[in-house]
Amino acid sequence: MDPGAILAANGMSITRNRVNILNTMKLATVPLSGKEICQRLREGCDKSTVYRTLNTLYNKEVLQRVIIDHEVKYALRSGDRPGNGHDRDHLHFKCSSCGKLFCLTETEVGDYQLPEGFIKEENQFLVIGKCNKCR
Amino acid sequence: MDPGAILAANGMSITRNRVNILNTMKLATVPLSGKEICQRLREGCDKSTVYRTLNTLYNKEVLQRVIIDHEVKYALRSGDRPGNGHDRDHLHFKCSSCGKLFCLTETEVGDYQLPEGFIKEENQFLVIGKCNKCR
DNA sequence: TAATATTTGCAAATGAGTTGCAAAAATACG
DNA sequence: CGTATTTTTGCAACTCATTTGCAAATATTA
Ligand SMILES: [Zn+2]
Ligand SMILES: [Zn+2]
Ligand SMILES: [Zn+2]
Ligand SMILES: [Zn+2]
Repeated sequence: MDPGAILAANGMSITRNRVNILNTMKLATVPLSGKEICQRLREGCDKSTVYRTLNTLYNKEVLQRVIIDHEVKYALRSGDRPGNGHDRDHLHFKCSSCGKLFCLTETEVGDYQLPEGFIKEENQFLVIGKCNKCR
Repeated sequence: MDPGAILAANGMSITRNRVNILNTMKLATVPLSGKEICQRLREGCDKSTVYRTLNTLYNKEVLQRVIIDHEVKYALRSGDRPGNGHDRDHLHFKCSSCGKLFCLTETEVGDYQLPEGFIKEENQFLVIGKCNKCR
């Protein structure tokens, strides 16, 4: 789905900033922070606009929030390319040497049983370690 | 191990603030943020001292850092009571209604296989959902 | 105890994220 | 199309957790 269609489908005005932000998200292979999105937007955009847009898209369930270490990041819920969508609660890996982030979409984490009466809504699973370049 | 011994074993001066902070950690059943620790210290202690102490103890591997949502929290690596130690990569649960945090030390999460060449150092596994009081 | 080294409190700085508000842009409508 | 109405934007100022410089206070050493 192209940015214009996503915005229209969610009753949001189609603006240049929003289209640029969505295009940036579509190109990303890992979740991005507000700051990282600001940096990637060639055509300048105020950070308040970026954060407001991310919040709105998150509330409309277009974006997923992913917490990496203690940074808040965002990813499209449905991506066009593998590793681009974040529909499933997949595992993330952050390298403690180079800081690079990886979406481990192929890695299966076994299921677990919560205590009686607890209901899972979302997994926030992050593995910290050394990536294949840094080990 | 008592606070004095922990400090001595790590070549740190034994001060009233540090002893108070370690005692607070020993009493905690869940990881605490710098702010929460400040609030629990009856005998006032400047926040800069609290954060400096937490960092030092983390670097000495006395404390473990646990990220809950996007808050940085700390817990003793080895506790005296069940649920008090954080040696194992146990699962944490945060209730999306009441905000309460739980250490699910009994809950086993299945193992997983990282891609070739990746080495795990630490799991940061958090489940968001409804606790048994709020569901 | 005096000398030296470490820790502390304070106040000021940082940095991500948020907010109020008036100007600018988008949408609705005749 | 224009024009009226609604929404979005940039800016500057703010918040809030955490960090920092520094001189004074405290702990360790000898
Ligand atoms: Zn690496
Ligand atoms: Zn991912
Ligand atoms: Zn609850
Ligand atoms: Zn725990």
